[in-house]
Amino acid sequence: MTEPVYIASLHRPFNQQLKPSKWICTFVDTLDKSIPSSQILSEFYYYLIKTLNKEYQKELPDAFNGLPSDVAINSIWEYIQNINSKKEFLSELPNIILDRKTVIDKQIYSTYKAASYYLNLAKDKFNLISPKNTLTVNGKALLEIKSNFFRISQREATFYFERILEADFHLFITHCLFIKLGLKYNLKSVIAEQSEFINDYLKIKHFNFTSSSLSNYNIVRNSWVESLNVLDAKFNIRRNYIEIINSNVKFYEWYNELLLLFKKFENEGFKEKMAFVKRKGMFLKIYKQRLKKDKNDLGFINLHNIKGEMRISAENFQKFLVEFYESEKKNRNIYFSNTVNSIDTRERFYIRNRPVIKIKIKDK
DNA sequence: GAAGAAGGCGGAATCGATAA
DNA sequence: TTATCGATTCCGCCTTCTTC
Repeated sequence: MTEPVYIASLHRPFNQQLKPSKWICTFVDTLDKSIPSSQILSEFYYYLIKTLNKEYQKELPDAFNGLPSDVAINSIWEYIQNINSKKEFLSELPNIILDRKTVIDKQIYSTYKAASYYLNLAKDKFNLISPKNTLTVNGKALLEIKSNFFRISQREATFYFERILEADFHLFITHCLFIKLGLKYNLKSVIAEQSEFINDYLKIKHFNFTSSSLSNYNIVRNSWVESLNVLDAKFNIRRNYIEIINSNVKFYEWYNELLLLFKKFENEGFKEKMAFVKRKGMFLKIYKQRLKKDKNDLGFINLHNIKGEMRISAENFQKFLVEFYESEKKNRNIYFSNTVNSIDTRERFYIRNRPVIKIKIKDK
């Protein structure tokens, strides 16, 4: 297995939009000499406020999602106008960010942080700007593409797709594959399965899955998938993007390797697990229906009645029941009973070697 | 109107620039 | 080279919005 390529951290919401990384390139391109790292952020910040103020007057983006609001930009620009000097504003900036007492201070703090993430995306993640803060070959190539200020053109989509693959191939493609998997098995969320795949199959131990990191980062990946229109109606990667993968030896190799692992994951246990999840849903639904319908037996329902509606063999039902009890007992209170009101000679099921015929489930 | 999802936001942890 | 300190990055809480 190739060492997986992935971005270890993506911040929602500021990394959700790709376009700001182009704005930085435009900004760097306007400078006549290279700018030290200690100055680039505050200089870019000023440029960002000024530019967005101008652009928001012409047109508002389809969705802000990580872009500063027009309200915030308006008031910050007004504030700067009152100071009437860029130099003075920039020298005040560190104090504003440190103290942030007023509403405007907080707006500045928040938009400044946004600017910081845009710079980081362009520089550290996509390599559009060199460590010396000059445009890289990629950065220059991006500026060659003319497009709308907010929207991503088809050529830009191709460009960004390539940058994403270079920086985040394994987790980005994995995310696409799991979106499809979720659709295939009609799952609400695939985050737990995806975590398992990343951990056990890709051997990426970076994420501590008790935290919400991966799901947060996936929100960012998801908005990239959407803004670049990567998936078709059936949630397969579109042909033009597959062609990009196929035309690059490295991507092609990684893709096929990843597909193999993914298939393996799906076939090893996943399908079985999904079958169990489906049965569990059915079992609980029937239990609850019976609870309303049947004569009250202190919440106990005869297992044979549930089994009958589930249309499942006695052998499979027995197997399911054991798995249900063992995996669910930490989530719910599950009680069994072997006593019935009238004589019931039907066979018993066995839980931990005890014969049972009725079940009672209480949510914790 | 409750539950769940989405999004905004504050601030702590960490990183890295600077100066000695 | 290393210590310091402020800037940057990351985490996840909490409010707001959406859906049932």
